[in-house]
Amino acid sequence: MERIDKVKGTFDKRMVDIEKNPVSVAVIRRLPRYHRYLGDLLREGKLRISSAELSRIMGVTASQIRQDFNCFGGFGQQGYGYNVKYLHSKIGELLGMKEGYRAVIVGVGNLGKALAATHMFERRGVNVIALFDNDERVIGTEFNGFSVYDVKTLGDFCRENNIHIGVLTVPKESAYECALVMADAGVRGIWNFANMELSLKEKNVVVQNVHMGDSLMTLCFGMKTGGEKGIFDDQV
Amino acid sequence: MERIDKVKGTFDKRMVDIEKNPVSVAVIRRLPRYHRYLGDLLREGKLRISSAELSRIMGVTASQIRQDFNCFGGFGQQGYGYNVKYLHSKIGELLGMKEGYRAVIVGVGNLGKALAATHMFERRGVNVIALFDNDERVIGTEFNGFSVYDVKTLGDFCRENNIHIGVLTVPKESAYECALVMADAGVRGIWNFANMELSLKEKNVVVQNVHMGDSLMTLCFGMKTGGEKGIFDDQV
DNA sequence: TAGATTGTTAATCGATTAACAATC
DNA sequence: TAGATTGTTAATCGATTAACAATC
Repeated sequence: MERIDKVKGTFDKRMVDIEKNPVSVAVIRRLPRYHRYLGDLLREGKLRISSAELSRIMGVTASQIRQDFNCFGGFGQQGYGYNVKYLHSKIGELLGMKEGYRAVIVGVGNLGKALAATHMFERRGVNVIALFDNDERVIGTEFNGFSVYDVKTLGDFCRENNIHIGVLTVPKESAYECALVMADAGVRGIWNFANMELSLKEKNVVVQNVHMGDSLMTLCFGMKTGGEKGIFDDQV
Repeated sequence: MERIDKVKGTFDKRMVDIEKNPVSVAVIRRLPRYHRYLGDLLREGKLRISSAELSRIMGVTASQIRQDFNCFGGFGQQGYGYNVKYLHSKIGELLGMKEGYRAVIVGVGNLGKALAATHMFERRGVNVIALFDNDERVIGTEFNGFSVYDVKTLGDFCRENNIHIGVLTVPKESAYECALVMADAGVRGIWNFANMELSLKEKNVVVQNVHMGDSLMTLCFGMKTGGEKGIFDDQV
């Protein structure tokens, strides 16, 4: 194909795919779901899987699976299929699971605690380092093995501890301020649960705004219209 | 246009749009976001808005806004724009905010508590009626004004209290069982936070599976690739 | 009326699916 | 080798954008 022919001998195919063929957001959004299913298969002891079989399990077309995996270079082998362990590992790598990102959770309310109590972060290779709050009653305490620090020290802490990710479970009103402090302290990604849309594009910080309420509304829409649209399975 | 001409005089345009023109999932997914922004505008005292102005605020094209709103019939007025209050209300209606849905939260861990403590439900017209758990230590207590009941009574409670929505914040292992009990007790929608994909299509129950971890992974992907894909703002 | 802005069609763009040649 | 299944192109489908006529 033209694009590939042009550069043959200069880069290998994978480089071309990653560098020249910007992978669409649609594909990226599907990666975590592939990763989950492959993890399940791995735990079941499955060694190899074909796009056809995975397609039956996941309810997507085999064509889409092959196209998606091919965006990042050949993960499979003709006549054999995909090696479950290898594919799982490769997708995890693409998703940054092996970057060793370090995170803090800002806001030790019920949601902050809920997040701190799960294995969600460690399972995805993200290390939670500390929690922050502005309430005198929780500052200095521990939750689930994590120390709770004064939010006033957030910036310094992030700088000194090389924090990459800030998880915002603070009220709407203080979200932007906390985000700015972290951005200026070198944090590169914000996972924002405050019910507002944060943007830190100008600081080159990636933001993932989470709107639980939108999911609830989508559920209600589905119920109201009798669910004939099928399941609206959301990310997050 | 052909489709409309065919039925002119039989149905009015809105009916045609709703009945014959199945609205795409892409549009439905955008409705909660429109609703949020319109709510903000309403609170700011804004009376009318044009698709052009809303487009600047929300960062989508005016064309898309007009197309989206038109799926459900004419919400605007030529030469004037859209009445903020009316549009907000209409979209809320589409999303089922006025159905008076009644919900229970199953699983009173940190996440269950976090959800019960927010105003998320009441703000969207959903009434939380009770909480359920299997832990003797919390059964019989109150949280945030809600009684915590024994999960063994979940089915009967849903039947007797006409519950429409079940919120699942239980561990993976018990999610399916709880969902089945509720489905058989007349619950029509499940908001599932257990980290697995639930399907109750055969029972005609709508499910919204929430995968927080997927959102975290998307954030990490964005960070790893330098964020040049822009913000992956997720639903939920 | 003139200006503004929607509603709606047509054009474009991108994503999904189908088909099949390459190859293990 | 024959069979299986990917990688990859081409065809289809759907969603987004552009343009403009309708109309307030």
